[in-house]
Amino acid sequence: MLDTTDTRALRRDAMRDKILKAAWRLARREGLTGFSLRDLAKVVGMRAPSLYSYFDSKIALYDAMFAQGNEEFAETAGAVPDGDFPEVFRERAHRMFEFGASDPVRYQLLFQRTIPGFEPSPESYAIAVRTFEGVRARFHTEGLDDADLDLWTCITTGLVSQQLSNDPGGARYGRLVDDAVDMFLEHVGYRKGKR
Amino acid sequence: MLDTTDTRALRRDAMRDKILKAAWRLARREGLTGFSLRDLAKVVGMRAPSLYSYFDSKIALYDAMFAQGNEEFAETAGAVPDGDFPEVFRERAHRMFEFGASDPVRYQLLFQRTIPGFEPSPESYAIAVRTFEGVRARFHTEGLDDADLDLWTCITTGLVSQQLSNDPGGARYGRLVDDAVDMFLEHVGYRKGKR
DNA sequence: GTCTATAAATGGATAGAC
DNA sequence: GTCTATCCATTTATAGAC
Repeated sequence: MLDTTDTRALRRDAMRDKILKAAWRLARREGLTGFSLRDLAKVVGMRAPSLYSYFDSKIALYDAMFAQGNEEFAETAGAVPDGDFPEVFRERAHRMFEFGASDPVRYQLLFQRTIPGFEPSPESYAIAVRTFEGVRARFHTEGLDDADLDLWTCITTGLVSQQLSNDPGGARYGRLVDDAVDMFLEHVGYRKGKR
Repeated sequence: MLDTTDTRALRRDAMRDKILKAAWRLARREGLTGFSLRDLAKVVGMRAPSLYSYFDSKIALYDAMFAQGNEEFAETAGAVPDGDFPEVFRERAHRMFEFGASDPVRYQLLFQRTIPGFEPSPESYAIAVRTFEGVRARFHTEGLDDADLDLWTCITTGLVSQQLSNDPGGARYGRLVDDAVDMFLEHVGYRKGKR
């Protein structure tokens, strides 16, 4: 048997990826629910029905976007070099803020419940859970508990969501990230530069 | 001239209010963008075209809901009796959290930018601004600045949005409100019970 | 102010030929 | 896998009778 199977699978994956990229582009321009499958098909040089060879439904498309966005988020979080807790999490906060503020639609899909009828599949959601559990483990080794972690996520997501709601494209809340991190670190028992 | 004008205006206002109430009910059940004007009309015992006697468009309906929601928010915030800063803002935080957590759809409409094509009218937005300026004035008299205020709103909205995203209907983040308030007060120079 | 009728468009999705 | 054709539902909104 020749490797036609592999070749086809590769071509298929490539097309899937092309469709996903186009979907993100459209979503950013028209809103997450503001583009149609017809629009999407046209952008990739297809007719709408052909999309169904790659995604079972529009919801399935959203699910693939959700998974992809979470993989990007995992990379962003995982790319922070290890080190002392304050430095690591200050850097994480900055990257989280940039991750969210730079792509409102992605943030909306990943961190807000706003598309009627969409709920991530268990497989896609598992990616998000895995990332969260990584952060959680780091908190625990530092002697911090789940309540501390929840408070931390409230601060970081609060900065992002206020930025997107009240000053999209601006820098109003980005300037507060360091101050917010200080506030959190002080609260859980760190002082600048030392435990 | 008889008072038929007043009577008619009253009836009209009453019907507008009935429609708005029905719209909120539908939005909570089907999602903010998940209900149609047909559905809405049916619920109030009308046909869809008749709604246009009360609202120029669906966007206008959203705008009226936005205004109404902000009036409710102004009441919630304004109902906190005056007193020392820590007590007042602890109570405000709790009410804000309850306000948001108890009605996800209202929170979405008021505090997130999620409906493609909808932007509040200047008149409706003015209600939100007025409330914000009230809080702002209180911060200033306390010697706190706009950056402190922005940080404060990040904390309170962060608690709400995490609650809605990760534990809708639950109490996971509500338990953190007091802790978050302590954290903020400490950060801006208060200690429990004394300046 | 409410209705019927209908516009005019758009949506997601399927059938079946090729 | 991609197409044409089409279904079928739905949308917001308008025209015009009553």
